Amino acid sequence: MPELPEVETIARLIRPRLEGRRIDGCEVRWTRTLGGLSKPAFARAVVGARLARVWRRGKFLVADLERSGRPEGALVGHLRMTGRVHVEPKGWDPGPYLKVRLALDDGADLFFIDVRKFARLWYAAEPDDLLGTLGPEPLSESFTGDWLSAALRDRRRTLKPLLLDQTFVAGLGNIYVDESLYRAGIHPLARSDRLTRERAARLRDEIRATLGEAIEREGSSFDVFYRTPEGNPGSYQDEFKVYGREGKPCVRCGEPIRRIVVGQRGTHFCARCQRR
DNA sequence: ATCCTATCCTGGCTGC
DNA sequence: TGCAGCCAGGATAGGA
Repeated sequence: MPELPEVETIARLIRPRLEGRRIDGCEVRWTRTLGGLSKPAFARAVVGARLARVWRRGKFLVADLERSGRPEGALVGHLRMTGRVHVEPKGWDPGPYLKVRLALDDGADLFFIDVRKFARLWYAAEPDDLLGTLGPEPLSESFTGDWLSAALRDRRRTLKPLLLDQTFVAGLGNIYVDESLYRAGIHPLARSDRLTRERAARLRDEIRATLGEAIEREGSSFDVFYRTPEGNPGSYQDEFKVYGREGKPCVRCGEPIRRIVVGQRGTHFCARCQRR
């Protein structure tokens, strides 16, 4: 599932192919993908606009739009679980799950594809309406051990669901939370306000290390869904220590990895290395 | 304030 | 082999 490392990989790969391009046309196959805007309203908003900066915020992909050199809203995408983005030559076959196609002025097409119809591609006049509630970027300077320690203590939440809460920290999903907690030696059911400063700082370090290594590997591809915009799978799934490893031995201590459900999410951990 | 459930969707897997 | 039913997961809404 696309989490921060996958979205970052996508942003990096499509950036050089999108920045500076003008949108010459659009085709919408599934209106709900637009998140409330009608097809004509969406077309009016994006056709003729130029894609300026392409960037990522949490799990959102953002392309700032310009008209006559002036900022004019943004395209904001969220892939949810099965969304994909491709930039391909005109005529490329996107398969049966194409939701939106944008024709670019260099002859390429931007394809927004999704099997399950949860993904969204918004036109936002004010992108902050979508991005404004997000918590800090875990790879940014502001995500420090002290900040995390204080923020965890401010809440009284079960740790794992809190880390999945995008208003708390932006970009973490089920996989990287499980992997980060394992690496930090912290139980997913730990109470957020009971972590010592030292353990919070360790968690901060392991979150950043996990995300950084996953970005280096171009994300994780353990099912048919996530592929880079070039169609290649990432390889970080080979590094998973707990996610999807139920019953297999912990690489550190040999204890079988356990799977429980926390906040409706499959949760993988080592009961010996991650004590309560 | 926090937690829980249902919803949105479909392909793929399990079990009969 | 066929098929019904369940599961996965990101985000959100509504209720406890």
